[in-house]
Amino acid sequence: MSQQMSRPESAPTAGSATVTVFASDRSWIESNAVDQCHQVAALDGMVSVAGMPDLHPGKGAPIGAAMTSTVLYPFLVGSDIGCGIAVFPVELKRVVPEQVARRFPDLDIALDPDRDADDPAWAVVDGEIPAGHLDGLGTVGRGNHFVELARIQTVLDPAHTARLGLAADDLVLIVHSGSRGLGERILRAHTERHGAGPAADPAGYLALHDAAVRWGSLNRRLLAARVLHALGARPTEPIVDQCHNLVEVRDGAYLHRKGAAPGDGRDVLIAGTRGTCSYLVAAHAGPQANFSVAHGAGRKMSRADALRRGRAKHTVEELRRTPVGSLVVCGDRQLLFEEAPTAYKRIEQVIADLVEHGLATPAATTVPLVTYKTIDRGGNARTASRRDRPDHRRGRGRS
DNA sequence: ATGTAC
Repeated sequence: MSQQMSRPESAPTAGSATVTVFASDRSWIESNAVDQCHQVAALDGMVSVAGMPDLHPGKGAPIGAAMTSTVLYPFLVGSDIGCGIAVFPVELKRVVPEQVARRFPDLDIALDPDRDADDPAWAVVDGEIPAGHLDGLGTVGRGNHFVELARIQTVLDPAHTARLGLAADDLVLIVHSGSRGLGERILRAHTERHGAGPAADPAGYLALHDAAVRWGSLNRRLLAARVLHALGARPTEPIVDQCHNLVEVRDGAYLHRKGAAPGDGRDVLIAGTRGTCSYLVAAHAGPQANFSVAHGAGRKMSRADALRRGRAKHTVEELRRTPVGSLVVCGDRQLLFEEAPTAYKRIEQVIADLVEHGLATPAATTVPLVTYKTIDRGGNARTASRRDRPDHRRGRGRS
């Protein structure tokens, strides 16, 4: 299938918004996702839609897109307002992945100000909890969210990596999480009255949105503090923390980012998968790309497809012990299949596309050691039971 | 991605 890439093309449906997809023809982009970009381009007030190389279809709006409009559309940011990826230095001498996997705290259990009053993670809170929202504080969530202990593998730009305070073999903690129930509540309040329509009160929406963005960033710092403390390391400040679901007012317009990281002179961690490397990049995207870069490898398969195909292709053991030798802590088998590395595009191609279009310069790669998704009470090293095997299916699947 | 309904 031929795709028009990296050259602005007018939306054929209506309006004057440009649609540009920053991907080479070597990158697989689902046509549904490009269709969604054109649907967005046809919205009232839309000025330009930039698709990133990790572009894939979302619920109503594309994921991996930066969309500039004179009108503020909450659905273009989605429910996980403030979702982002932060990177924390880890000051540990040496780590044994099996031990680390066992020491992760249960990140589905929220920090409770009363019950967990003595938890040292609270030290990262300076001032009020945004929106006074305590539900789910310090929890990682589901879907593509994770907390990962990783190692700097290949230094591609030594000077830039050094400016980040990093060198080859250093340990980092990568946290991908968002605003949990808070952002969901904010979008729902809008959607109940206005559906996919514009914000009736943009300033009002932005005030709530900004609180969710701050909450998401605080949540990532709390997650890092919980994990670092459990591993016997000092809590640290993030060296990178970019939010990829948000809207910002820029040059008098609304720049919506959905699965697209701010790429105007910032350092961004572009996540690979739970079994491949990630990339720390210096991003330098200009107006054509709506000042944005990709946020990850991008899904290649829907969750339903990944589950169906993954069960035929992978054992639970190989998803828990990945090709790069890392461990995945995930007590939820369905999630393990949905998040299989083979369900994602190749991160190397995503990065190559960004480089080719002058949007980013890679500084270093990180290789996962232990990725935490959700608690595994059975223990990560345990051998798979009969029902873990792909040929032993229970009941009838939905898809 | 989410809390909640099925």
